[in-house]
Amino acid sequence: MGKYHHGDVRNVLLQKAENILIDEGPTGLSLRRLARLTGVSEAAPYRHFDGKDGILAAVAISAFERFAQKLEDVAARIDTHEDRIMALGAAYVGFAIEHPQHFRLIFGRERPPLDQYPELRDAADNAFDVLQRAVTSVDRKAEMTLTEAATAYNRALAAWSRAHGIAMLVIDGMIAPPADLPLDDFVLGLLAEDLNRTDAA
Amino acid sequence: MGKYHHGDVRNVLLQKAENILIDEGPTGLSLRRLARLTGVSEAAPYRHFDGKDGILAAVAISAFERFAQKLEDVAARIDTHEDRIMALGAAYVGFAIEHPQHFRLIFGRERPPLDQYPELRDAADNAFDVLQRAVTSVDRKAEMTLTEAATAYNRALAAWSRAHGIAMLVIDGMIAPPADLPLDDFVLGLLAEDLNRTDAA
DNA sequence: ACGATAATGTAAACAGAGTTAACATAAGAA
DNA sequence: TTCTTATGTTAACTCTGTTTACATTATCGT
Repeated sequence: MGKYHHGDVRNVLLQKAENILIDEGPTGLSLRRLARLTGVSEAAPYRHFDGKDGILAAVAISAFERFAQKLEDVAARIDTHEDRIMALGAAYVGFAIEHPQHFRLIFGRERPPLDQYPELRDAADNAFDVLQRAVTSVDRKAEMTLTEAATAYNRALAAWSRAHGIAMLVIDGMIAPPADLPLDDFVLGLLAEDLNRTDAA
Repeated sequence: MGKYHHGDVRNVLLQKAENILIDEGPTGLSLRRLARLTGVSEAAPYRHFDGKDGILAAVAISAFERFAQKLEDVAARIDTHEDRIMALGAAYVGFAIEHPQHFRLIFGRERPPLDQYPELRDAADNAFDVLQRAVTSVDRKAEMTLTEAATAYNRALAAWSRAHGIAMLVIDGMIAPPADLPLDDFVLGLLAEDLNRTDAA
């Protein structure tokens, strides 16, 4: 009589997996433990996911979606190109700090190979498209010269790598945002800092 | 008769471990495989290292040392403060690209906990000291005002996070340095890019 | 030289992981 | 109903990290 089929195992597994992931990371997530914790046999997860990578891929997909969503939201309500780049950088770092494990899962080496999970690849592509679109949607793109376009691209790269570096160092505890300053201000300051400025006051 | 003691197992293990690490990463390194590969019993490594973390720590220490050495060399032969920051950034990224696995081991989550391996902590502290010294050894430090000092600090943070972001994104294959440009030029350009510039040509 | 002691090696075991195969049961379609 | 598919279970296989008990060798004080 034991309820052989108990409804929506897939979602429960996914939910619990995400929780474990959040406070222990991918290495701490064990399929067997997850199964026991869900009250299901240790082989059951394999009926719903393509092994461990399958579960990680599923979580990564939703992480990518939330990430893209946040970036899109921010980009949508900023008018000028320069401000948009800055705001995206801040949002990027903000996401990393709010959801460090998701951020790591998205960018780190534990992420399942994109070419084995088409939906994961799509989610990733979409997220980066959002970034790229927001960054290259200059206000008057048609009238840009080639060198202007190149500059815009460089700027996008610079902004991205800066945000990424800040995010990484912060979530790895290598640098700590000052407590007496809103996080966004800290990030915006770092993004905008001009290494060339001679500082002739 | 069977040569029970065959000399310097520790170094052989370390060497082979580093090789494996270089092309498979920390997850690909298995103590048992390492032992078999070295022609020694599967428990032997535990006589020379504090388990897997012990081996990773040992490799990480030498990685930190090489990293610090490279940074020191670069910093030593650059005169002005601004140039030094730039050159350090380029060297930072250069190291990451030349030794991606070492770089990841140094900064990533697979790194053994510093508080369990004092020598590792020392190596890490030393590397970051080198960075910090090189970056804060302004040419005329004594005459700096407080706000100037704060600016210098911000600049150091900005440079560090930029270099780190570029390094990460490149070794993770998210961005590819252009083939028609020396790597250093690419990095220097990204480091120096000013996001505020209005680009009124 | 000798004997105690530390260092280094071994085999064997334990627990836990990922994964698969063989089998059982429930749900749904024909 | 009956056939098929989806879902679940148990039991195995292989691999991992690690520890324990034991064996051998090197080293050092005497």
